Amino acid sequence: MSEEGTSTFAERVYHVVAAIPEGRVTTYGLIGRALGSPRSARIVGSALRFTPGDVDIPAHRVVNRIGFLSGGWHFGHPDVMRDRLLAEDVPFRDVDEYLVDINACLWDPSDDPALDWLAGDPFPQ
DNA sequence: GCCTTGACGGCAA
DNA sequence: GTTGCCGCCAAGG
Repeated sequence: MSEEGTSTFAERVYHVVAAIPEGRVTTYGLIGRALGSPRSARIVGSALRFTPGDVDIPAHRVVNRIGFLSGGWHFGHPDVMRDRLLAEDVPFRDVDEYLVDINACLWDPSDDPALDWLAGDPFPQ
């Protein structure tokens, strides 16, 4: 059963990322887990990499499992992503290393019941 | 239709 | 405790 009907795997990623509360960050692994594929962490990253300009999502709140701004250069420069996180009061473990203290602001998408439909259920529409 | 790449993660040495 | 390698799922060429 792969008739998600949505559009692409990336489409679900956008919904999860868009659900990230301000001042919080999440990891690719948690997002993949919320999609029912805990092994598809790389796919989540690839999805955001292919994110068209038409999609407006806070991708700067998505970091890898160590809290490093993996896609920092995708914003033109890591400093851009860092500045956005600092503006949201996101605690940094090493600002010079672009390391976010995920242990203090890590947000689990599975904690949001609104994303329960991503755990395997078909599109709510 | 097949092969390679990729914003990563987990396990082994 | 640190470094390296392999694995997984999806999309692009």
